[in-house]
Amino acid sequence: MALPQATNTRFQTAEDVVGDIQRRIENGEWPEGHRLPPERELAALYGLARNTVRSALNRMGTDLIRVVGRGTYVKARNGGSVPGLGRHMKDASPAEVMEVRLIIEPQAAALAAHRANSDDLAEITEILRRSIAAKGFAEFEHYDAALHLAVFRATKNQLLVDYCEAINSARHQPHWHRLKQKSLTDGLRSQYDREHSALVDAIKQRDAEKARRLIHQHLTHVRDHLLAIDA
Amino acid sequence: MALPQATNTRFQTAEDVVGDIQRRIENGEWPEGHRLPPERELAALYGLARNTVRSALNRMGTDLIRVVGRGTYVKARNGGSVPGLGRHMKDASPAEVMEVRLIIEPQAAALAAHRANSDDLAEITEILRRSIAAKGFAEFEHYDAALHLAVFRATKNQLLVDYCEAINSARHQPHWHRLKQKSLTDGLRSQYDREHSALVDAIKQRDAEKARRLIHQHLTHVRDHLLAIDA
DNA sequence: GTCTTTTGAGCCAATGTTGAACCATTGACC
DNA sequence: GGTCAATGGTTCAACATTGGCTCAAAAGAC
Repeated sequence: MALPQATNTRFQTAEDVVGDIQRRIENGEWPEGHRLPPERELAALYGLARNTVRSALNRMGTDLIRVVGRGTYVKARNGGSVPGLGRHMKDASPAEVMEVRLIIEPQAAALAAHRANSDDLAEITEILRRSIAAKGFAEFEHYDAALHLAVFRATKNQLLVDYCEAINSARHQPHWHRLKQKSLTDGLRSQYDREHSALVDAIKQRDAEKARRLIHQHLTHVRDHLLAIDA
Repeated sequence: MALPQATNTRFQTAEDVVGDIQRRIENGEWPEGHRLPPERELAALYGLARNTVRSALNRMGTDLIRVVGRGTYVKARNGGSVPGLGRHMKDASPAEVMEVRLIIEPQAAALAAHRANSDDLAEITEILRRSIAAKGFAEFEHYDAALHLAVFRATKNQLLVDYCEAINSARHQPHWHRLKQKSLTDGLRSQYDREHSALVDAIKQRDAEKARRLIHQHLTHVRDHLLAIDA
């Protein structure tokens, strides 16, 4: 994303730099394969000597690939290779993805409230039931994604469905998984359940405006908790 | 066609060029069998040495066919390698695409009004000027797409930029091309010019709400004219 | 006071970019 | 057929960028 690199915090030791770089990798700001700024640039950025930055980079060992004359790259964790659809999502940071979700999903929910037929409503209701009954993190994640997808399907716009699937593919990225796992406490889980239920009710009542508002609220909460962990 | 190509982004390495050429091929700007500009011309276009451009072309290996004395051609690709959002765009109906545009672009314009820096504004202004000065259908189309893309770039959200490129790829589909060509009368062309100008002004004034409203109006007009022809 | 870390500086080696020149092939034109 | 411009193929030396490395002095940490 070509960040302005706002490093307002103070960095004093190599350990600080290791932490900052790991954070940037974890939250997707520097995705796999990304080329880091040159050592000399990083040094200026952190306000430290180049040797200190080098020391930090060296400590990160296998997470980075360093090539003389070319630069330092974030090592691709094996497997990655999500095919096609998620290509863009894969490189996107959680902040970017949530921004796009907040743009699209409220409108999609409003459309769904207008266009959903009884089959759509039945499916959405069933998935909601299962997501509430879900035990454990992985199962909840699965039905959460399925619920949002079912809402998109009810819009009857295949392009929107494709978008939702692309977004869902981001959930399978390692750093996303870590973030969500960290942020999803029991209390939050039940809050999300309530928000999902309210959204489904609004769609059933054909109240597009209410659906729009509720999912916007919901995603705002998701974003805030995700990025709070991030910081 | 000899398009001016509007390479506003900065290219510094062979890797950048590889990415740009792959993008142009993927979004249909350079379809299968298309002849690329000569190496020396590409070099001037990207502002790089011919050797650097050659290095980029060589790295693309089987995607290109290079013949001494004739030129460089896009190789016909058997099978769908590298499917992306663009692939779905191509299969989508104009009605679906316009529905999604009406959802996303107003919000993107509002974001752009908030986040555009002076460089972004200068670029947007320049592209607007060229789009108004454009002679003929193809040139106008080119700058029209470039204008919308420049607005998305100003949001600083790479995911939104990717989305806009996917939309633009739809413009290179023969079906779309025919529709737009039929619908774009001289009167409509000047109306679009006015709407574009008003939008750019709103962004410059940092008036997010106005920008949102104006682009929504604009896209509504585009949709109505497009679908009137379609029907 | 001793030990570790950080600093600043310099030099080296690997890689990429540049600008230029010249060659080989193709196709259009006479 | 001969000529000529256009185009890709090749090579080369100079320069720029970037990580690898060393070393002595300064700054903290215990």
